[in-house]
Amino acid sequence: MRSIKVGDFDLKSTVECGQFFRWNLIEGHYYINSRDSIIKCRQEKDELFFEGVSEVFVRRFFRLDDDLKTITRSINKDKLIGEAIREYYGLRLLRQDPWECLISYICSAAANIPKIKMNVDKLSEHFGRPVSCDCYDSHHFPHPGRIDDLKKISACKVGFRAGYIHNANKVATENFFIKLKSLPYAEAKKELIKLEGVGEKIADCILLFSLEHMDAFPIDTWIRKVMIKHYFKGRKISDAKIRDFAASYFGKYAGYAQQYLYYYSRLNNV
DNA sequence: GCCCAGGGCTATG
DNA sequence: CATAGCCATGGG
Repeated sequence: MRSIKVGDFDLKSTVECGQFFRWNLIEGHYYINSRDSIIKCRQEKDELFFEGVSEVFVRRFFRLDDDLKTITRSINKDKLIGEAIREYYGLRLLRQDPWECLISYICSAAANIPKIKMNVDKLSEHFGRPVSCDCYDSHHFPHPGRIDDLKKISACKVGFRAGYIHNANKVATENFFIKLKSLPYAEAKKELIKLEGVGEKIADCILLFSLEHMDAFPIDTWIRKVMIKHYFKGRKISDAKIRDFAASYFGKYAGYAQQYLYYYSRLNNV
């Protein structure tokens, strides 16, 4: 197993904070599926051990190119976010595959994390190639265009999202993503929302977790609750106002703030 | 703005 | 153990 020195990085919170679904912790190692890759890895202090992929892949996937000191300093505006950063310092956004991210977050609509994980695993089992790493057997995530059988999609227990996935599989080609990557935030978001099953929240997740838009601020029920309670004195307020506030308050790394607040509020009941 | 979608989760019987 | 009610997001 190879290793690299990593500063300002915490593998556990990065993997487990809820941004990503295809991972398993087995005997102290994380097995992480992303598209056609499996990363087996573990962290000891400032050393990250890994195998299955190149060092370049590891650095890209875990966003080790982000200057986390600068980012956290820029979003550390108050006691609440300060505590979240202190508690989970080293949590980084992941650089996910946009196609896999899109399908995963279509599954996330009105669901919970265990269910989303089950859906994405089943889609991989039904449409992706089998692959093994040590004793860990899994399936690659199917390529765009391959999730093409509505009955089989339904067998993955995705419920009313089956049609959305089937449709996304037709529309979201590799070229679709090449074009998306060239667009600024607002335009990319508009294109994503044209897809059935993709509203503002899911579009923001895809933009933040796979398309480099670190100012995206996805608002789900947990974030809404914590934002209203701590920044709006408990008053009811629209998601648009919360987004505007987050953009001006946290700045261009608002998405990082969102992830710290999300994980912190879910685990600490704030 | 209200209801519905399908299935996993949680509390209760 | 079985069952009912809850959850969370987008579409109509």
